[in-house]
Amino acid sequence: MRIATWNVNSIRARLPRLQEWLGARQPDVLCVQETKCTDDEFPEQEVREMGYEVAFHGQKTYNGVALLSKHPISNVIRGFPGDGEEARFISGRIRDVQIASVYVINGETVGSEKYARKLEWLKKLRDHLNKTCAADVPWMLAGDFNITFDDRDVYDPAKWHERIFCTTRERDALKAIVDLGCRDALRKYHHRNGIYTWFDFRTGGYQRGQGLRIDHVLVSTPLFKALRDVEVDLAERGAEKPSDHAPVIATLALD
DNA sequence: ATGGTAGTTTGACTA
Repeated sequence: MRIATWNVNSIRARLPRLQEWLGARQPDVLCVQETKCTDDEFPEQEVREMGYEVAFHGQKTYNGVALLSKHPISNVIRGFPGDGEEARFISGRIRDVQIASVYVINGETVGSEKYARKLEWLKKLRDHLNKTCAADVPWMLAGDFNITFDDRDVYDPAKWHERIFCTTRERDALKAIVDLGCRDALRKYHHRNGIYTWFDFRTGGYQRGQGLRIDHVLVSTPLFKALRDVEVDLAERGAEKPSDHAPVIATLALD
């Protein structure tokens, strides 16, 4: 089973790219972030026509998350207590794995009100996972965490030292989630620096090779041994009218 | 140096 995550930066603006990408890559599951539409505006028909079941949790203009799956989705959870009523979390059970699509608050700048909210939100997410992740059900978190794990995920660590996405407090909050009992899937296979999932439009980051790895697939410990491969689809980031994020695809060997 | 682009929405916000 192949599970992907992709911050599409508006599912309506990205629909042509999404259709082409799903057709070409055919993942079993796609966790989507930044759909940027209310549930009644979600292009549900178009997604179903690609052969996918869908569960979404959206709002006007900002945020919005969804699960696309070739297999049935059950036990759907939209949001969690203390999430600030923003549409940033949805999870569902697919082939006996509870899979979440997560869009962590950006945080703007260190010390801002949004930065404080980001850290609070991450605590609430941890609380939610601690309560809902049953020991006997394998689980995964996939999404845009807006946090780098370490300086290998940063194109210029000196420039980004203790800046947003790279602060010790953000990284500790991410580690606290990992400590619930999961692992960073990509690092099972790839240990080098320079693997990025996001490139800033404004600075022409992609063309300059200046990116960050802030999109992650976290796999619960019992499921980690079933992991077979993880890849970042950089070609998609280089396409016409791309999102600013590249998709990440994880392959699992389930029974 | 506080820029630069993109999306939503049509002025200003979020990223």
